[in-house]
Amino acid sequence: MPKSSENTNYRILVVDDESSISDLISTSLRFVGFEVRTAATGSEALTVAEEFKPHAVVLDVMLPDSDGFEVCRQLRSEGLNIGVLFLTAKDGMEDKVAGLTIGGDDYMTKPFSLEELVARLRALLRRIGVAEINTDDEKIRFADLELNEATHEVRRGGVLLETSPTEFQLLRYLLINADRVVSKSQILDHVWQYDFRGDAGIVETYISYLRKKIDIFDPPLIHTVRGVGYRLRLPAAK
Amino acid sequence: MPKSSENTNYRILVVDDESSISDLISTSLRFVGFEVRTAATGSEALTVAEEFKPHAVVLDVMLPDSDGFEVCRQLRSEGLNIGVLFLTAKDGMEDKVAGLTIGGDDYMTKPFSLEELVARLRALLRRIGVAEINTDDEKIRFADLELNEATHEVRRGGVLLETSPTEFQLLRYLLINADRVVSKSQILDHVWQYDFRGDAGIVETYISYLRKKIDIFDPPLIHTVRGVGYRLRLPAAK
DNA sequence: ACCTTTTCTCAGCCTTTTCTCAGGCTGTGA
DNA sequence: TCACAGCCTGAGAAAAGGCTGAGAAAAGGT
Repeated sequence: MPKSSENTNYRILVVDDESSISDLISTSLRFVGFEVRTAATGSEALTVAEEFKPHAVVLDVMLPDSDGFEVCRQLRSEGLNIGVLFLTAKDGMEDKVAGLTIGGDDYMTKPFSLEELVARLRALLRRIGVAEINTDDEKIRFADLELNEATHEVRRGGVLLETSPTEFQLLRYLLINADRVVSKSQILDHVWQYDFRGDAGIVETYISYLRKKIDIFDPPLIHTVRGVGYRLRLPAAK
Repeated sequence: MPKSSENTNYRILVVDDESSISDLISTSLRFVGFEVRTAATGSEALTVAEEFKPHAVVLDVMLPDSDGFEVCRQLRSEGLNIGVLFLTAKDGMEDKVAGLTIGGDDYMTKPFSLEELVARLRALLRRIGVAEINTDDEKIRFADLELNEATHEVRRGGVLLETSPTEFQLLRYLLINADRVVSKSQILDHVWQYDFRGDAGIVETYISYLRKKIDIFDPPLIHTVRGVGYRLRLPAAK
């Protein structure tokens, strides 16, 4: 079970008309400790929001009754200090809309990885000043390993290491779950885009890449738990 | 990340009858720390102003009931030391507006970039002497790079560099977010006019222009974070 | 009206990253 | 100890992302 405590008490409203997507998202968010409600339409979203008073909304821009921006506008006009994470299909072009990232809001194009969704949502909550507890400066640490979300830097013992986007996300996932074993399929579900249809073997490849970058130092931190998955740990904790 | 604290306690009244515009503006202003109220008509503006006592007003000249100048006149007649930032459609009325902006007032034509709106508003508050705290000399610095808002000058190591308006704004945005990664879409949302419908690829072009001007010096400051965005940093941080 | 500057699009080129695969290695249970 | 499933890793093809020059279109100045 991931460290739920830190996200507890944050209420997230997920608005999407495809139930498969909204189920996927809400399951993930609940799993990491958020309190979640869902809505399938714009009007339902407004109704639920009024009573649920969410801290943030995950909002599909394409809704059956109205578009996401209209919903956003109405939520805002009620004077709520609410963060919005838009979801947009990437059919053809980035149908980008002005001001999507102003006001601390953010958006992601489908398909996305669940790990990134959670990371963005946390960043959003931090920005709009709701997450007071989580004041640490956007850095995740384990042993002498440090991952900085704001600068996208990874350091081991102070030494800067280059990582590709996927390597970065994989490492973040391992760090968030430090000391716990995570399976290859868990990793695949969280780090890769949810429509990835390839083999879980790719995780092995990326673990190998990461090891070559961060575990050429001593002691090694990424440990294989045969038949189960991977675990970030210090040798002392053995 | 814009520091919110520094604008706190400044009250801004936004007057525009298009709710999409006034939402866009008020969200941006709230995010950078202003306290905001909105009004959709001239008479509403006067009512709200009386009670809200704003330090400055963002005022569309084209209002359903009266024009912006009339509203401005009435606000002034109440003896308030108030700054006005006019918004005008691009229809040739600009000259008329220019003539009417007395004192520390200012005007912008729609559509504008949100980053510029915030910059102009801050300058306005500074000019009319409301913003006493924020007396710092309108210069943003990073390493040996210096951007002067008042004179629109950019210097690297003391050397004056010519920049086009868009280059200037892009550089300002990078400077405000120095050391943090900003994505191409974030840049687009903040630096380009809010109705820009083109591709995010234009950001690459302008980054290229900027590099040719400021990064022919050593060390280079603009760094690409592949798959994520751009970041202003010193090599020392490496 | 003319010329200059600036904005924006586009395509070609190059680099990095992603992903697959196959052969070799290793830990574990019989 | 042997055999096998699970894991590691190098090689390399394919895809994605990013840079820049060229040039059309728009804006601005005189």
